[in-house]
Amino acid sequence: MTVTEPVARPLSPRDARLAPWRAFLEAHARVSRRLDEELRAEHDLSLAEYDTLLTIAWSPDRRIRMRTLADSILLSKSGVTRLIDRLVADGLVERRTCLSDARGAEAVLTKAGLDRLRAASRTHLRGIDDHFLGAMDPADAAAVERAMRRVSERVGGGDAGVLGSWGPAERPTDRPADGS
Amino acid sequence: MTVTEPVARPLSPRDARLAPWRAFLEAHARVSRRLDEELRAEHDLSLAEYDTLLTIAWSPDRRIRMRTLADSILLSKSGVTRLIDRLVADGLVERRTCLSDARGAEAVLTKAGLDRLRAASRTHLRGIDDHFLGAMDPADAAAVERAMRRVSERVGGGDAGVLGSWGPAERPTDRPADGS
DNA sequence: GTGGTGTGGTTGACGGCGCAACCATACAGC
DNA sequence: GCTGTATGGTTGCGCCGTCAACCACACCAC
Repeated sequence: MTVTEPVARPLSPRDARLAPWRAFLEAHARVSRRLDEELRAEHDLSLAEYDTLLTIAWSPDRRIRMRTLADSILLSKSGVTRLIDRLVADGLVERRTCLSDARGAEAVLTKAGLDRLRAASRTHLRGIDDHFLGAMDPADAAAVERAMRRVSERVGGGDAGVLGSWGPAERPTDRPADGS
Repeated sequence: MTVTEPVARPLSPRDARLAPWRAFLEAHARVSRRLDEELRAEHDLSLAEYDTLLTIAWSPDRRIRMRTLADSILLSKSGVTRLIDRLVADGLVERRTCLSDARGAEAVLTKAGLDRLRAASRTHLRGIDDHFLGAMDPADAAAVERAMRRVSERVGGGDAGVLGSWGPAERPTDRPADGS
């Protein structure tokens, strides 16, 4: 009631306003698939694994609680357990018990994990630039970002700010001592 | 220092230009999950199933070749086979042999399928309006649509690029051929 | 302390999807 | 007609993810 009614009539299945939604779905399917393929081909990492390594790398001390990780990458608890299992099997992260909470487990990035992440970043960031950002001018990119943030906030479903607050000077332990 | 400072500055892992990309990923995960839940709860349909029914409904005669369907909804051939299996089991579509091509199969919408689609549409279109379109003003929606279309075009003139269609020569950018 | 409740994480069962192998048919070329 | 190649669709298998059940521990009340 406090909200302005979005539409007076229900959307028709053919309503032109569906266009942004369908374009969004298609673009996501195509671009995420493409980036996943590139990552797998060059670095044997899935998109989810890459995001996981990145999230750990950004965390203080390059370690993170499983639960926090699940919230960050929008995966279920069991999904995280299994994803970390794979990364552990590959030697990219280690599983440590949490010092301050005996129930807890933490995922810690290994040197191999950091190296792999750095290598993959070159591929991945270039891919994002080529396939995603490169397709839009700065104004549209800003609009996309703004719209996407608001979608996340509105849908909520959980804490919408988990990923939403990362910024240039955001803190954590420095980023990997990258050459550049 | 193995630094090879590329001419065009590569994205840094923390580059602010990543913001639109990550916002995009998060928004997709949240909103598609939400819409999927709503559809399942109210109409026992997944988002993919809904899209499939809709695609069939939009096709001439409400029937469509499997291959065409696969291209439309961006699913593999086997994925389509199984998705249609489920819809057939639910009585929402029928599988017919193609008259003009004995190899082919067509999916045809049943009356039950049409009814289910119509019912689900009310839920779904309202959801899109509430969770997606409602989060952005018309100008941003237009920008999103424009950007998303360009992303799809750029990435993939089709699924062709499975592997191998993108090679090192495709981009003359930096990338110190690995190993170096 | 002891008991009750909440939370972190793992495991088992299961489902959706992709890939590759496979069969059937179409469509040359002869 | 026959043969070789391309294409449509299904099936076997494996990966990856969720959900629900479960255990271990935290934390509060007493």
